[in-house]
Order: sequence, then C-alpha cells, then structure tokens
Amino acid sequence: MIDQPRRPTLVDVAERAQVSLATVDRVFNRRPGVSARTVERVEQALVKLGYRPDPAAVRLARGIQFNFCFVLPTGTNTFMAQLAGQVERSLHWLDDQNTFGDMLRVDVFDPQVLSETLSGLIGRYHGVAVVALDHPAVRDAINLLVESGMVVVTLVSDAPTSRRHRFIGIDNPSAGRTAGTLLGRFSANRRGKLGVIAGSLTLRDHAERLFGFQQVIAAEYPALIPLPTMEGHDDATRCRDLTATLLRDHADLVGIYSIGAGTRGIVEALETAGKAREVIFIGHELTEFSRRFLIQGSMDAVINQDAGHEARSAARVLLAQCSGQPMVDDQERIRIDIFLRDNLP
Amino acid sequence: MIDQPRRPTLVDVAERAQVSLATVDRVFNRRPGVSARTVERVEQALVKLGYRPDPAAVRLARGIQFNFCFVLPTGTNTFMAQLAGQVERSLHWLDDQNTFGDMLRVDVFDPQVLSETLSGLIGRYHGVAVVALDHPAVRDAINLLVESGMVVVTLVSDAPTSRRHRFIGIDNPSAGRTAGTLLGRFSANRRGKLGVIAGSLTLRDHAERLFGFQQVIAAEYPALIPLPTMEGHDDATRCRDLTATLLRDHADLVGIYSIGAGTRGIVEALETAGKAREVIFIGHELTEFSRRFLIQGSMDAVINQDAGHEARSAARVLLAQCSGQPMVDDQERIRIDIFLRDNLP
DNA sequence: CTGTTAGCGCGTTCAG
DNA sequence: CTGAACGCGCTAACAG
Repeated sequence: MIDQPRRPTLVDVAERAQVSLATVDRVFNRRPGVSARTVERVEQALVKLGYRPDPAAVRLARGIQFNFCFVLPTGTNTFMAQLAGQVERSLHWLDDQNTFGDMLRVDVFDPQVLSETLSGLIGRYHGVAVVALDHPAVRDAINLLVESGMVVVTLVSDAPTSRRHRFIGIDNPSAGRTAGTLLGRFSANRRGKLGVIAGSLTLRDHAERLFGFQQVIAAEYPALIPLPTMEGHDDATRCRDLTATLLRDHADLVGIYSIGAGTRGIVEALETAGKAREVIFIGHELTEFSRRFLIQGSMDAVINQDAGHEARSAARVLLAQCSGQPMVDDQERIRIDIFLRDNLP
Repeated sequence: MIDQPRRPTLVDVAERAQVSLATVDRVFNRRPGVSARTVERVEQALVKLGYRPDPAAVRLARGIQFNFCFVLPTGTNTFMAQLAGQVERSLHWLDDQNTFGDMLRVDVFDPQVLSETLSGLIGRYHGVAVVALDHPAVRDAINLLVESGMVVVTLVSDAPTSRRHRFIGIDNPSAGRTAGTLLGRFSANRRGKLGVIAGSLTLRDHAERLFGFQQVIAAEYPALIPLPTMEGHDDATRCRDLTATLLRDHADLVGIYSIGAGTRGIVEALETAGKAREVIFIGHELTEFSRRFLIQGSMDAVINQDAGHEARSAARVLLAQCSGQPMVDDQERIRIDIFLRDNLP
C-alpha cells in the first residue's frame, strides 16, 4: 500500500524537542520534575507533531487490569436470561481488554439481599454494574461503593437517587408514552376500556412506564379508559388469569398494555377467548415469544430495550470510566426500540 | 484489589510445554516447521492454560497499519451530511487503532464517476466503505477491488450483485413495509388516497422501500389507494410543489409516505394547506427537521437508520475483516428504527 | 526442526 | 531536573 504516514511516537517528539523520551513522557502525563522551559519546548513539539498515544502500547506498558462485577436478578424471566447471556459475552470481550469480570445473580427484588450483596463487593472490584432497585438500603450500598472509589453503573433498572456514575437503560416514562401513543393510534377511534398489567408497581421502571402511558392516554385519547392497573408479578399463569377476567368483565376492551413480563399468558388468554386479533396488545421486550406473537398477529407492537447493547455498553462504560478514557456518548444511549411485525431483526 | 489471576502468556505456555517461546508462537499461529510431537505437546499446554492472545500486544508487535477509504455522496442532503460527520468521528477512532482513513465525496448518482473513483482506489487502500449504486459499472469496479485483495463493504446503499464482503445498512423492503403498516394502522379505517413521494425510483433503496410499502398496503389496507409514485429528487422545493398538487387534486388524501429526502417541503405544503394534522405523514431519517415535525405533530412517524451506528459499524467491520478478527454480528446489524414523538432520543 | 534475540510504543525505575 | 535502560506480551528475523 501507499505511503503510510507513520503516526508520531514519543521518540519522534523527543527528537524534535531535543530531550529524552522520559522527559517527554513526564510532560505529556503531567508529572512533576521538569523545568518550565523544557515543558514549553516539549509541548510545542507535542502539538506540532499532533502526538496521540498509542492505546495498545499504553495498555501493554501500564499492565493495567481491572475487575468488574455484574449483579443481575435471579429468576427465569426471559429478558433477564437474555441479559445474562449478553453479559456473559461481554465478559469475553472484557477479557481481551485484560479485564476480569464476574457475574452474580441475586434476588434484586429484596432490598436487603441486594444491598448486602453490593456492600460485600467493596474492595473486590474496580467497577460494578447492577440491575438496581430504588430503595434507601440499595442507594446507601451503592453510595458506599462509590465512596470507596469504585465505579458503579446501574443497568436496566436505576437507582436515581444514588451516586452511581451512570444509568444504562431506557427512559421508562418515555417508553410508557410510546406504548400509549401506539395503542391510541392503533385503536382507530374506537371507544372503550384499556387493560393495564404491570409486574409490580413497587418496581420503579414499571411505575414510570405506567405514568407515561396514562399521561398520553388521558391527554390524547379520551375515548379510551384505562382500567385499574393489575399486577401480574411477571408470571405467565397469573397474567393469563388476569387477562381472562378482563375479557370476561369488559366486553368493550379495546386494548391491553403489558408493562412487564408474562406476555405469554396474556396471549394465551386472548386466544382462548378468540380475541387475539380484535384486542390491541402491546408489551415490552422482544423475546422468542413476543417475536412469534408479532408475526402471527396476536401482538401489535413490542417496545424493546436491546439487552446486547446494554451489556456491551455497561462493559464499555465501566472500562472507560476506570481507565479515564473518553466515550462515545451517542453509542451508549440505549434506544427505545419499537418493533412491529415488519421491522423485526 | 483482590487476586488478579494473571492471564496466561505465551511464556507460561512455553514453560509448561518445555519448549521455547518461538515454538509456541509457531504452533499457535499455525506456522510450519514444528514436529508433530511438539505440536501435540504445545497444543495441550495451550488449551490446558486456556491461552488467549493479548490483542494489544499482538497489534503492537505486528505493527499492522491499514488504510481505509470511505466513499460518500456529494450533495447537501441532511442525512448524508450526518453520515459524513459520523464517518469523520469514526476516522478518529480508527486512528487509535493505528489505521488511517480518508473520506472521499463523489457524485455517486453517476455510475461512471463512482466506478472510476472506485477503480482508482486499487492498491491504495486495504479497505473501502462505499455508499454504492446498483449498476453494472459500479458492480464491476467493486469486484475489481475485491479481486485485488481489498475488503469492500457497501454502506447505506448496497450493490447486492457485487462481491462486496458485506452490506451495512437497513433492509429497505422491510423499512417500506414498516411505513406501510404504520400508515395503515394510523389511518383509523379511513378510506382514501395515499401520496407516495420518492427521491428517484432508479435508486434501488427507494424502489425497495416502495415495493415493501405497496405490498403491505395492497394486502392489508384495501381501503387505502396509493396514487402513482412521484419523484421529488430529494429536493424540498420540488417536494413542496408535488405535495401541493396532491392536496389540490385529492380531497380524500389520507396520508403521505415520503421515501427519500425533501421532508421539509412536504410539511411546508401540508401546513400551507392547513392539513398537517389531518393528513398522516410518514418519512425517513431523523434530522433536526423531522425531529421538530414529529414534536409539533406534522409528522406522525419517522423511519430511521442510525448514521452513527452505520459509520462505526463500517469501521469496525473493515478492521475486523482486514485483521482477521471475529466480530459481534449482533452489534453490526443496523436496526430499522421507528421514532414517534414519544421515543425521540 | 528449534531456540535466541531484537524490537513495537510506552511507562517506570534508577542513576546521573 | 534529566536521561538511560528495562519490561509489558508478542512477532519476526536469524542462528544453530
């Protein structure tokens, strides 16, 4: 290939500034012990040559290694299983960056268990990514980690009042509004009730989605009346029964918004009642099931957060924070994906 | 931090296999000149220790440098400007990977110019990312590059019959179907005409979107009749005039699908006619304009491809192909984003 | 066939 | 205050 204009190295800069390699290094890394005059000369050479350190060489020379820990919920929720799988893959990637990662699975729904688990991590890792819970005990535990100098990011579910460095996940009120708009527009001016099934309203993200949803429906679609929100505890069987009740009690049911998991149960009930096409159904997270439901028409839209993206992003952000590198903000923003039958990946 | 179980190095493997560093290297990199017995021993040690090469060290030692070229269209189309900006940023990233990138802007709509430009790249780069055109001359030029040993990826617009290594962009027929479904469902069972404005139907991606769109409308929404497709040449003024004509001639216009650029003009005409709310309008690409139109309600949905994602993906894919590294397929799949007012980033 | 050795670009002692 | 020298993990000549 044609002339490779070899990128300038510290040696090049040293030559140009008529000093030694070590001196240039000291100036570049803002270490003390260099006379003002020399600093001046070196800095000139630095900018003149447009020096930029070779990240590979830096990593090699510094021999830096980090330890990260991913704390995920136990349980067999399809989305969390997906997330765990993707985190697993990110761990391999981290390995190549000379960083070791562990994955812990705990009952994040129990604030005590979660906060104790987190506290136990102090001093053992440089960074922690945790599917959090907005609870005082958890917040304190996170703050403890941060104060001890660790980098903490919350993943999927935030603890906004804590001092975590960053939240990696979607904007849940917006996700709820998105569901509301889709349901409203898909309803084709029909008039009637809306069923809303959450996992548990004590979960902040579910509560936030509900809020956004109700906001839009109330403001834009007065013909649609949301029924009291039910809690399906992310359980398919339970959701199925709730849906069956819904269908029995409300002949004018226009649509259902499922805020959490349990999608399978809802579709089952809809199909049993022969209303899978008639009732508009919107839920969260693209899984093998919701994917199938979209294709066969029993679901109308799926709001999704990309588990792979979230896992990779968490790994990248932790690494960037720990090693003081910049990051591409744009790349780390988790989108609120809308999937219809037509744009499935 | 706690015990860092230092990752095994080639030296560790060498010790364990009772051979020298060089021998291990030969075995690991499948180079000739090692006796079968030794190979055996070394491989055992390799797997036993779970050896994985340190990418940073490899890059440093190999001193590999690549030259990439990004070929983008000239013209001031907002999306292409976005793409160019994102490519610019990717070039910086590539720089850190010790890879130099150039960006060329040519009139890709002229097959001759494009194919000659491409042919001129032979031997000057290791990899090329090009916003292509499905034309025999272009296809031949791409094949020429590939045959000369270069890695070629098409970006945003494909040349599917060429031997490019990969296409980085969205599935356009699906994008068209997505627009069709949204328009159909948003139409709330209204009955009437649909305006369709493309940039130019000689552009493969526009033709593909149109195909998908019509497919869905014909099959699922018989109450909606697409009018003959018009060509706005991605020009706002022209699109405005076309839209004005459309509104004048068809009182029963239910919606408009804009396949290419020129969104601004369409909204202008809609607002002049006081029909911005009444007529459903769906278009492509999220820009500062379409963003505003979504918020103010003159657009109902935007189908988007993430220019930043595409630029980064092209860079990563080229690098991975050239250096023989694996890539995360999942991460390189460009999504068909749907944006409503509610889920704007 | 196998081992020794000199770098790659940078960080980090340790002398001067 | 400054410079020389070694090492990080790996590759690639060059010996043996």
